[in-house]
Amino acid sequence: MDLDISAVARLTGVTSRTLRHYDAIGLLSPAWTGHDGRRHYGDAELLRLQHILVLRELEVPLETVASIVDTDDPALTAALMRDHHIALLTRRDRFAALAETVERTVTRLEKGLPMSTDDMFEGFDHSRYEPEARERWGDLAVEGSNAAWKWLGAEGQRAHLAEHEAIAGALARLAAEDADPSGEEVQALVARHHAWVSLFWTPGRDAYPGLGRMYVDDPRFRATYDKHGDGTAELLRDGIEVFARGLPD
Amino acid sequence: MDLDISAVARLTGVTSRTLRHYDAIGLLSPAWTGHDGRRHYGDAELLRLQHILVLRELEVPLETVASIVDTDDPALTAALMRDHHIALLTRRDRFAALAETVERTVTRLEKGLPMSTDDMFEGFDHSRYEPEARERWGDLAVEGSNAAWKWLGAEGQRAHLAEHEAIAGALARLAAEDADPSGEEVQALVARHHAWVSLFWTPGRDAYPGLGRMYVDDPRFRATYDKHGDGTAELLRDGIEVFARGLPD
DNA sequence: GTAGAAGTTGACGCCGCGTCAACGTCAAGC
DNA sequence: GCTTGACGTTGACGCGGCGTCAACTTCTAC
Repeated sequence: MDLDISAVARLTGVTSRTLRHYDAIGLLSPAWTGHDGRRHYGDAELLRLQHILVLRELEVPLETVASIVDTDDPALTAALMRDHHIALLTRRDRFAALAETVERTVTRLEKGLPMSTDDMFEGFDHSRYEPEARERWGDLAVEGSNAAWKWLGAEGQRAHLAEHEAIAGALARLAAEDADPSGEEVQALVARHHAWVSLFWTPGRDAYPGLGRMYVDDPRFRATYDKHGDGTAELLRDGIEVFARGLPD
Repeated sequence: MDLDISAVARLTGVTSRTLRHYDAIGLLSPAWTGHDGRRHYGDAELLRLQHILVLRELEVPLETVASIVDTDDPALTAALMRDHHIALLTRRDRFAALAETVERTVTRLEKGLPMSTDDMFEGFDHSRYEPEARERWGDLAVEGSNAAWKWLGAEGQRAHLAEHEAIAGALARLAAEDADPSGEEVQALVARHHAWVSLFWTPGRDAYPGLGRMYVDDPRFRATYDKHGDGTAELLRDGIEVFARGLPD
């Protein structure tokens, strides 16, 4: 695959100026540059561009976008991708809500009926529909987790991954025994899991069960756990369900 | 209803800075200003603000927004509102498409399958999902109609308004006689009305009856017509109903 | 050999506010 | 009445994400 700048522009709908800009700020460099200075893009760049454009649609600042798409850890990348997918659905729902609000307003106006001012602005407030946008995209979620990851160093990273393997392995053994998700052993492992995931991000009472469900629903996550034994992901999910009740937020 | 700037900010989710900015550029002035310089907003301002925010969500430049919400012709306003509602739904669908594209990409990646580059960017190109965005918000729909209005000149504007008065007056007389909406006289007047409204926007088979219904349902519109005589708005609506069957679209 | 299309690198500009500074005004508590 | 703190006011500057020239190079076609 070899596309020049105008081909990429046509394909993706961005302008060539934008692509040059992304190159200038180091966000998306071409795969290679011809001896005449012309930019050429390959598959990897297209994938990266897609990710960039998704984040742009979500109004994430380009600097933050850079830190997100630069994550070299595939596990983190996958987790983020899924998160972004959910964010897109949230935007979809927000526009649906906005449309409804407008329709309500118009029909009420037509009938000369008054309207609660609250109802008139349902769906407008970003902070209500996209909770903790700043925390999600800003320092905490991404730069924070990357920083934490690097801070571990090669040795710490190995240890961190090993801890995860240990947790998953132990859970798989308990799953084989049909253990009780609310039992002491499972809960202890869930606690370790919560600590493990907290390196990147500390999920609260609402978010942690969501993560648990994702472990089951998403095939990629599921595979990560179930390779240790069938039912591991589900046991983790159910254990999290119980464990999360004791969390703040 | 009397809200100060912070109350409006809380209610709508915009910042007080934004409200001051809108005041500064003449986009949204407060209903009145206290002797201490504090801004106070009323119902009309909230309605205008909602319209502004909708357009902002649709990424319409504020200058264009100003020209839209400043249209003093209620018929045009109503038509635009409906159009904006549809635009919101279009955005909703676009985000749905984006989410789907991302999901497809992720799952294909997981399975190691290749992907057509076209599919990878489905939904991204604004120009594809928001057809004639520029024409819609830019020159044609709004500036266009405003331009048409200005193009008339003071003399032409007077004539245009006079024509409307003439139509409404004639309709009122027919309404007093309990005329048949599908009758020749009414239909001739409706034809003139259609031509009249077409200066701003040419409603088709579906839109024109909608406009007709609004003349009856919306008290502002209704008053405009019924001041010539009771039943005028309804006669116009019914006449439009018939007339519209012969329209294209 | 030359014209035209499309690329390149600066450089400046613009919109929609965020943000900071300096100051005025109000209600509550002493 | 005086202070204090919350919240308002008016400038002014800054910035992100490109659009938009300008000046130039390079490739392709005839």
